[in-house]
Amino acid sequence: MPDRSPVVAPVPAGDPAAAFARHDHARCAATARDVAARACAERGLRLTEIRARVLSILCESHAALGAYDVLDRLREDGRKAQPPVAYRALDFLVVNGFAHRIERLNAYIACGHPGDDHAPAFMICRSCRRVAECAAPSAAAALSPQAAAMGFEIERVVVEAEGICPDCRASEREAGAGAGA
Amino acid sequence: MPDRSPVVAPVPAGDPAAAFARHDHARCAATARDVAARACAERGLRLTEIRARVLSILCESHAALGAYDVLDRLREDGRKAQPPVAYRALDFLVVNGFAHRIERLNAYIACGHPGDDHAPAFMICRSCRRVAECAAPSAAAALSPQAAAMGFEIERVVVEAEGICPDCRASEREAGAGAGA
DNA sequence: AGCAAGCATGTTACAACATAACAAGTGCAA
DNA sequence: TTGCACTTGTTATGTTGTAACATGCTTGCT
Repeated sequence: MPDRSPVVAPVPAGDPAAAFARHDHARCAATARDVAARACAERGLRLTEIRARVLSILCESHAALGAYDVLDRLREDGRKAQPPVAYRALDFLVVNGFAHRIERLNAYIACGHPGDDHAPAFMICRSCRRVAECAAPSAAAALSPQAAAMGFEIERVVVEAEGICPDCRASEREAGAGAGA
Repeated sequence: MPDRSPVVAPVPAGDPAAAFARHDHARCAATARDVAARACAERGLRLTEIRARVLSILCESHAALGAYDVLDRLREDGRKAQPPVAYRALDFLVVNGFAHRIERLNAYIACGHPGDDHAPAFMICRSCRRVAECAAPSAAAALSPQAAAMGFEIERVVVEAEGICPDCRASEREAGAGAGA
């Protein structure tokens, strides 16, 4: 298992590569919460205790968490929460741009660029479930001629790349080498 | 509700626009089955009765069907099928390129270009669940610089555009106009 | 203060999607 | 004719998601 401890910061938080590289994750998480708090204040949204807690749970790592993973964590806090509690909080965070749903995994991550108006693409490691959020400004543009030709009106584009992150690839290589030797 | 009867053929089958336009759907479906039968023969795969039936069910329309929808249809045939039967057949069709899974809907469609090696993108109507399959040759290319920069190895890219098809948009307009008047 | 409206949360119950595990049947080739 | 690989049958259960209604909290009005 590769070492993924968030110790030093060779990449700045907010960089897409942060998901797969060591970085100051405490700052990375704190930023997400601060931005959310500020945005809610500005936009008249209520970042309630549960919502803040769910965001903070998502911020604990760059791995995607299922709604029931989040629910388990809420229960570890001593709450007796039922599924709708987790789904409502996640829905609030997604709708307001503080988190993203990863369709491929039926799971959620904290947004890496909260506040920015962005068209994200995701790189999903099939082994560790960590997800990097990248810019995909061209996706909708690339499809719009075809959409226009058939009279289809695009409202949202999901771009999710599945593959293997550097750490897990290294692990697979080792395992393969070990088995082959 | 818009008229979607597959009567005439202003677009050739295989054209992405076929999903949302009137066309000779019988031919469209027959082509998919023929191509699958031929490909299976060539590649030593077995297009068994169940698999062929599931493909034919998917071919009945361009709307995405959930695994349980397919299962219900199998049961209407008189089979006493259980969920794994549907999932196995769907899995066979997807793995071998005769159908696609739509992640956004947890559902399946027949492939519009079986046999071709293709990088599909999908246009999903949020109202009628019909799905058009387009070419998205550039998606992986557009992401690969970012992937390379972070050492991520892309294996597959999912591109799904959600929106509203011409027929459903027309319906919404009517409904809106009716309510507004 | 009292109260009403709107939003958030608590809770029950269930719907929808998916797979593990093992048994039984089928077809093909050594 | 036996054994192997693959497909299908079947049971049971795991995972993800939501409808519906009760309760409680905040805010603003009078």
